[in-house]
Amino acid sequence: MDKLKILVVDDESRMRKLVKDFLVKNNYDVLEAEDGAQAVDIFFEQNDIALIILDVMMPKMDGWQVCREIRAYSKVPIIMLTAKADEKDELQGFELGVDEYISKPFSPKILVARVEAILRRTNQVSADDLLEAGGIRIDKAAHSVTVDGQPIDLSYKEFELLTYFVENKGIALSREKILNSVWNYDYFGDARTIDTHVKKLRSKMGDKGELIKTIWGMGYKFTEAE
Amino acid sequence: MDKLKILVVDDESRMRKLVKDFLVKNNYDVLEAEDGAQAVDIFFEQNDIALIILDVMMPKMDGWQVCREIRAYSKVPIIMLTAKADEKDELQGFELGVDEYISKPFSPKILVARVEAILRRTNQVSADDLLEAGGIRIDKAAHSVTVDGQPIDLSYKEFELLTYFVENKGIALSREKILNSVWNYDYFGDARTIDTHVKKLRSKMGDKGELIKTIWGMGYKFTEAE
DNA sequence: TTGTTTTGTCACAATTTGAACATAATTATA
DNA sequence: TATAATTATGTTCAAATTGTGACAAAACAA
Repeated sequence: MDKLKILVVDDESRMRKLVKDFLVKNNYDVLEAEDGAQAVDIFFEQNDIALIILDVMMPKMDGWQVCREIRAYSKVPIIMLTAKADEKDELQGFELGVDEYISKPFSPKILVARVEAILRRTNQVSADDLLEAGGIRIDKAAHSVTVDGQPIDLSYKEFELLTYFVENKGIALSREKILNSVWNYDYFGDARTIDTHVKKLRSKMGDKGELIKTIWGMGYKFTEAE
Repeated sequence: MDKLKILVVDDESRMRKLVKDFLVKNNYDVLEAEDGAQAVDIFFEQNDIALIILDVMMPKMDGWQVCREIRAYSKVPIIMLTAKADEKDELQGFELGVDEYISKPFSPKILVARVEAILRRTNQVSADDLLEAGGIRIDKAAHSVTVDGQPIDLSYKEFELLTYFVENKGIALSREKILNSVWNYDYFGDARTIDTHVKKLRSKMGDKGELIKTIWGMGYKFTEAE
């Protein structure tokens, strides 16, 4: 599975390195920019930046300006770093669409926690169509699935079905619902077909096959745990 | 569009009033709770709370506990208020699924800005079909039931029956009514069948089985408490 | 075309459930 | 208290539902 890309923008290389090191440890791909112009360039060159960490105080183009330029075209999550917690700044930031606001000095742990929180929240809207639940990772764009890091081969229908399950994790799904969503509306075949596909999915998923629960008299349910 | 409901939980009434006033000015509907237990009660009674603002320091049940209990069943956005910016607290909060973290003293403007930011992000909050009464929680979407937090396995009919009871809590239900609602109306079997299902339900519910009262010569009644 | 993979159908086995019934326990009432 | 009415409980068995393997049909690739 590809790592999520985070763009770190700060004029101080020491700060960039600090942030980068922590993010890399946490399995992110980190790109650096040392000023606003470069940040904007990189962001639009790469089109799969998952999140931007942006210092407010920078020469040439400051953080607000960068934010404005990017917000004009993208809803990518932005975290602002500022020297001191100044309320006015913070308000301005929210108006510009800043997602989070962290004042220096901050602990890297806090930073990583917030990054994760934001990425979790914007999961559905993130550029990459990534789904994760209970060790199952689905990349809708790549049409690939891994179970506990191990890639598994799924047919088209199996992939669709699993995706539907994971997108509706924790929800009991009747066979009728499944047919209407995963199969076309004009499909009037046997609902038991689902059973067969569930069987195959379960076997291909190994241990994790048990995450697809049978709801007797009703249908199926994907659960994240147990 | 109705106003969005925000639940404010704080033991200090002055603080509640302060927050409430600002939110009301910004066109929110505000509910108040003065302790954790009350907060949880209100949250599960109302099933359309859009966001919760939660003080960490409270007598009886503290903010973390409230957060945990609510997170077990809902992804409603939660903002935590804390007296001082303590890093450990903050980390714990993110792990628990706290969406935002504001340290006192804060300006009401900041609070409102963050509330708006979160609500914008979590636009599509899916209201799960949650029912609660006397420690019994029913998630109709997930087709699952917990008793005092412990999940229990129910068969299809048992689930239907319990749901019917809880939806009609406090109301005496004749066997005839129960048959007509939980069974199909074309069912003309033995009404004693209900007894068998009630028996099973009671035993699976443990102590809480006593919440299903027998109304002699008439039928059954589910009561929230003794 | 042929051969391979995917998808859908079917039959039968395995499992779960629901209803019925007999009997014990409880409650109401004479 | 004795008796009848009603409910609780344990057990059994048939029916409904799901799991599984085999195989046909369809889609796809070489």
